[in-house]
Formats: sequence, C-alpha cells, structure tokens
Amino acid sequence: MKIDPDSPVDLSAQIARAIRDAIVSGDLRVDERLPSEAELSEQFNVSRSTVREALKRLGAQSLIRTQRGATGGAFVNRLTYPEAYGQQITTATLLISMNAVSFSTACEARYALERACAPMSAERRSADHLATMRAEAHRQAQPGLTDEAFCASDVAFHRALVDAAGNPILSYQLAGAVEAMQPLMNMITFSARSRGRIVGFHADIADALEAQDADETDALLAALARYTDELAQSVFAAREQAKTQH
Amino acid sequence: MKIDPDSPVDLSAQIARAIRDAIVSGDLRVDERLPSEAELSEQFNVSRSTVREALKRLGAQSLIRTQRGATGGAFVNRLTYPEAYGQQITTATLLISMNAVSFSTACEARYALERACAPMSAERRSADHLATMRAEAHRQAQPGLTDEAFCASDVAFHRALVDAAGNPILSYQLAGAVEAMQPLMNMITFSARSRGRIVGFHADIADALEAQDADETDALLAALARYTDELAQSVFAAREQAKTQH
DNA sequence: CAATTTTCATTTGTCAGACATTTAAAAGTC
DNA sequence: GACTTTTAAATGTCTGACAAATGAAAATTG
Repeated sequence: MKIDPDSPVDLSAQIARAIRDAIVSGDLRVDERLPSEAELSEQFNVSRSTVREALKRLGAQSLIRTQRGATGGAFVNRLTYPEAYGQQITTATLLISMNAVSFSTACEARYALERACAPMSAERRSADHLATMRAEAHRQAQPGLTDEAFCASDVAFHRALVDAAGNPILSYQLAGAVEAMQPLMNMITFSARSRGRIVGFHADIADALEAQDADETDALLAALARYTDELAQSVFAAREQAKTQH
Repeated sequence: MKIDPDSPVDLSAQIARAIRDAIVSGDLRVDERLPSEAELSEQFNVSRSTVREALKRLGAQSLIRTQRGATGGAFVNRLTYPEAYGQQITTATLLISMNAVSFSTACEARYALERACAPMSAERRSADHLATMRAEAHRQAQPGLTDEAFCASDVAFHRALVDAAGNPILSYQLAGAVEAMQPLMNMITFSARSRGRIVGFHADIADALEAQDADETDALLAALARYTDELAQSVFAAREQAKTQH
C-alpha cells in the first residue's frame, strides 16, 4: 500500500484505492476488521480526517461498514444481492436519464435481456413465481389504478419472470434493466385499451410459463416488446402534434 | 433537504442522501455547481468536515466531481458510459467473488445474456467489430500466450460481439457479466487442445455474424457455453481428484 | 458464587480553526 | 495590448478537541 503525497490525486482517493485493492485481491477478507482510523492515519502518515474521507468513499460503495464503540471499527462488507441490486438500479437509472437514452433503445435492451431468461424461466418456474405473476396481472386489470401504480406492478411482474429463471446473477443483472425503465415508462399515460392489451400479454406469458413452453414465452415477450415500443411512439407523436398545434 | 441531528444515521450520510435525491430528481442539473463546502455547512448547520465526508460519498459514486481553485467546487457529474461500465464491473466482480457463485451459474448468466445480443449483433455488426473479433481470435491462436492473456483476449472478443449490437445500454449491462467472469475463467488452465476448440468457435461465430446468420450465431454461442462449462467441470474435477490423492 | 450494576477504555462521529495548494480573475507593469 | 503580479475563493490537509456509542472488565450486591 503505497501513498504518494506529491501525486495530483487526493490522498483520500489514493488511500481508498489502496484499501479497495486489498479487498478485491483478497488481502482483506470478508468481515475482517480494518485497523482503526488512528492506526490507519499513522500507517499512511496522514491525518485522521483524510483517512475518514477515504473510508466514506469505500462505505458509499458498500465495500465496508462501520460500527461505533469499543469493539467497533470498519469491517469488510460482504456485498449482498440486495445491495448490489440497489447500486445497479441507481447507476442504470442515472445513466439513462443523464444521457438522453431513447425509449426505443432502453426498451430494446430490456426485452432482449428478458428474453434471454425465458427458456430458463419456462423450465424452472415455481408455483410461487407463477402466483406472483398472476397476482400482479390481476392488480393491473383493476380500474382506477394510477399510471405509476400500473408501472410499478409491471416491474413486479417482470421481476418475477426474471427471478423464475433461478439464476441470482441473471436476476441481479436484469434488476437494473427492468427498474431503470420505470421512469421512462412513467412518461406514458396508458389508456384502458392499451392496459387491457398488456394485461392480456401478461396472462398469456404466465400461461406459457406454466406450460413450460419456452418458444411461446419468447414469442409473447417479443410481441409485448413490439407493442410497448409502438405504444410509446404513438404517445410521443401525439404529444408532439399537440405541442405544434398549441 | 431536511437533516435530523438526532437520527441514528450519520449526518454525512443524510446530507449525501439529500444531495443525491436532488440530483436524481433533477433539482440539480448536470454540470450545475453545488454551493461551496462552507455554504453547505451553513445550510445544513454542520461542520465543514461533515459536509466533506458527504461529498466524498457522492464522488465515490461518480455523482459529483470536484475542482480546486477560485472557480472550483463540486459539480453534478454526467455519468458517462465508461464510468458506469467501471462501477458495474467492480460490483459484479465483488458480488461473484464474495458470494461463492458457482462457475456454472455465472457461465449460464453470461452466455444467456450474450445470446440475447446475437440477433442484433448479426443484423448490425460493422466491419470494425468483425475486424476486432478476428484479430482477437488470431491472438488467441498464438502459442506461448499465458492463460491470463488468453482470458483477456477472450473478454475483448466477447465485448466486441456485444458492442456489435449497437445498443449502448446492452453493452453497459453486459460489461459486468462478461468482465466479472474473468476471475473465474482465470482459475482454469487451458490446454492447447481446449484453446484450439475455443478459437474455432470464435472463428465460426465471426463467420456467422459476417453472414448475418442470427440462428447460427445463437447455436454457436450455445455450444460454446456448453463446452466452456464442461471444460471447467472437468478441470475442477481433476483438481479435486489430485487433492484427495495427495 | 451468581447476577447485576458501574466504570472504563476504545472507537467512530462531529466540531472548530488553521494553513497549504490550486486556480482563475483582477490589477498592475512595460 | 501583452505580459506579469497580486489577490480572492475554493478545495485539500492537519491538529486537537469533545460527544456518543459500545462492549468488556471491575465492582457491587443479593
């Protein structure tokens, strides 16, 4: 762990890097306690504040957790799936919103990834996953649902579909793609008719999964992808026209 | 932006949260300058060190960047694709290494996702992508290549395949899946014979993409997935046997 | 002796004030 | 006008202090 005080890079960034490397390389094991802030500041020959700033950086990436008190300190954190999901979702959401990603691009990516799960989901789907999907489809058919609630239920449906594949790495990867679409989906107002179509797709997908029919599931997802994109395009076009007339 | 000094949550975490929310909600726009540390410490009624720790947290997530000097300060950072790739890769790598994810699970996820790209890659592949893939396949055939170099080239090949789909969101999502596999792949020693098979697959995939044959590409990727997993299983089994004999 | 309470040392969280360094704009100089 | 110097503002770092949490050891009590 070498630190260069004359580097143009902040000391706290260098220290964070050194500790991160130690974690990634396995030098520091999960749940192992790091030296106290005072010890670290002595080791690296910097002030305690600088060490603290480095530790905050690592904490923000869920690489460490800290605990106060006598036996407290900073511990190497086991990155859990929920934590990784969360990071994945915020990153993907920001990436999309800050880079003017088009609806079509995001939609294409999302459904391509979902279709990658379809064969495994069809093979391994449990009764639990099917029940969740049917419950969400039922919720979506309720009248008086706000667009936000409809989209949230849509996300829940698709997450169940992905989770049904029984591969946690896939679920983690897909979490970002599915959830990050929600802000874009929320831009659309769904008519009763379009909601009806989507719910129909969802019911058919649940049926296909129950029948363990991978090809049918894939075809339905492809059709749903096409319909979603067409719907969005027509909504955007209508909005554009209203603007020019106005 | 409300801060509660009596909350069990650290003040710096609360402040980071408040600023992050302002960024995500669009209250703070890209490249907009945040108030100076002194101003923030007055606004939130905390010391400058606490504000600084909050800013370091945000910096670690690439949400802000800081600049020294008269016109310096903290600015809302536009999350670029390379930055997002990097975060995605470290998170995915740590998730796999810290949670004892099996080779089979990671391999299945990776190839399922890659196959999701295949139809688009076949349709849109450019001469550039094909050239990259052929160059990497050629490199992989060179004798005397270390296992690490072989794996690195393998990653480069597959990233070109993914990038050929021409969907940046897909590329971003797949970066994690492909790169995070590398440490696992590095655990395998590739015999000349198995390298030959893999290079053969790569050449065939490049051919199929050039011919814009999506079905053939998909079939080859599926076969490569199967071969990779079998290879890993036999390597692990051999190692296990050697251990018990020893 | 066992259970409870108290004390205490350790560690992180926060604060205040100082100085160093960087940077661009303003002021001065030729 | 072009160049140099000064200056002000901002982040980066350091020092020293106190608050708060927390578990372990010590003291107390029944």
